[in-house]
Amino acid sequence: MSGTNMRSRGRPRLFDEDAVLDELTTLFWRKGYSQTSMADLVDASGVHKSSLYSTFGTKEELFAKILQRYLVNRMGMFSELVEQAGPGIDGIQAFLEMLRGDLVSGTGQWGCLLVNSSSELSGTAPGFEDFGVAFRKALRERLRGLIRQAEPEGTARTRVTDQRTDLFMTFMLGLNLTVRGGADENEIGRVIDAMQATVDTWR
Amino acid sequence: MSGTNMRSRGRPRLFDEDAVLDELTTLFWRKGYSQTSMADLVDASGVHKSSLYSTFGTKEELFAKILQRYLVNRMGMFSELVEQAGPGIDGIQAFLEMLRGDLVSGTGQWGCLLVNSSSELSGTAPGFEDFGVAFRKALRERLRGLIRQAEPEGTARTRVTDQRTDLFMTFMLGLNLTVRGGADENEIGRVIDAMQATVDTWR
DNA sequence: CACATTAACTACCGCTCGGTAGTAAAACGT
DNA sequence: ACGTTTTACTACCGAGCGGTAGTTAATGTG
Repeated sequence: MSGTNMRSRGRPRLFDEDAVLDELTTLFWRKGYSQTSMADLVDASGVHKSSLYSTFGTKEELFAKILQRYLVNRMGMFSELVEQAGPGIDGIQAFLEMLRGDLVSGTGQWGCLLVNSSSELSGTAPGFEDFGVAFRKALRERLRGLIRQAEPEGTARTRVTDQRTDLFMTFMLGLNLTVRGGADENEIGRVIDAMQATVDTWR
Repeated sequence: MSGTNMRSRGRPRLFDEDAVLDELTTLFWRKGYSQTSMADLVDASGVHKSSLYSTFGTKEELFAKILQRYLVNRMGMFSELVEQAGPGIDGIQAFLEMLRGDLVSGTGQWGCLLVNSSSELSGTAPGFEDFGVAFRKALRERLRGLIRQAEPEGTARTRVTDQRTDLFMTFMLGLNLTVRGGADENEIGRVIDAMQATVDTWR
């Protein structure tokens, strides 16, 4: 990789590129792509408009970079969460318990940026659809891993595992929508309880 | 109700108000609120801009009317579907089977207008959030009815029924997102299969 | 046939949008 | 110190946005 060892032949940046991308990510996350104007991005970051353009390109290109970044970060966080949850059915339950905590406040209440964007831009901006597809595929793979390791050892019930994975995946998407739709803590709790009850029948 | 018997004292409309609202609904449905411009609405309906404004008010007011209309229509369709599905667990399975057919083509592939809008406008347009909440509440009630009647007669397992309702509700939201996210027929089919397998354990 | 009323249509408004040219200001290597 | 390179900043652009005033064309009522 270049970049870190690039000799700077000229004036250096006054802002931290990563920090600015983080700021802009939360803006897009909260308000959506089309509801976020360049002026909003300028205000939130403190970086002048032309600098944003010269650094990140057009709004579309910037958003693509942000989605890419988000995708990597999210999958990393997700893997950590799964590892932290531990093995077996209890691991799945622990994973759901962690979700419960995250979704009530902070960035959790905005749902998943990729899922939101995929829904918002579907049928208008064809280029971004691929991010959503890629994300769902990657998420599904990891979910399958989490569920597979909770099956009785030695068994190869591929069909059962796949179906549970699809159900769990769809559940997480629905939960995303519930949260972003403005559900309160009680409603979120109830929904997670319901899934935990279902997972309990998998023992 | 007035309206039908209103004596027209002046020039009558050249367009059918309901038909135009139907046209505009599909536009908002497919492209979302903010990606649909007044010019788009004019083009799609053939009605001049000023006529749209004098008839339906501003874009926000028009959209509110459309959401209201959609809410009523949808709940009606949903009730019909449930009735058509029949009683018992088999009724739930039949209901899911009908979903399978609807989601692949036509308006089904755009998901639910209310759910989409609730997600799109969350955190930017506070007024519209209520539609989403109201819709989820109404949908949940009817879903509960569908599931309640499939429980063994005489039992009053409120907790179980509620949890199954929440799971089913969340499943439908997730399915909505899957469809709108650009999933193909196979993926949709797999997801519905997964839910049907779960429902089968409820017998 | 006037007259009031309502709708259709044209032309236009101010504003915000995403995007850019052109200039001033720093850092570098030599 | 010098020239080069890169960034920061100001000012601005054309286009599209939602929304409206004002005029013309139909209709019903007397």
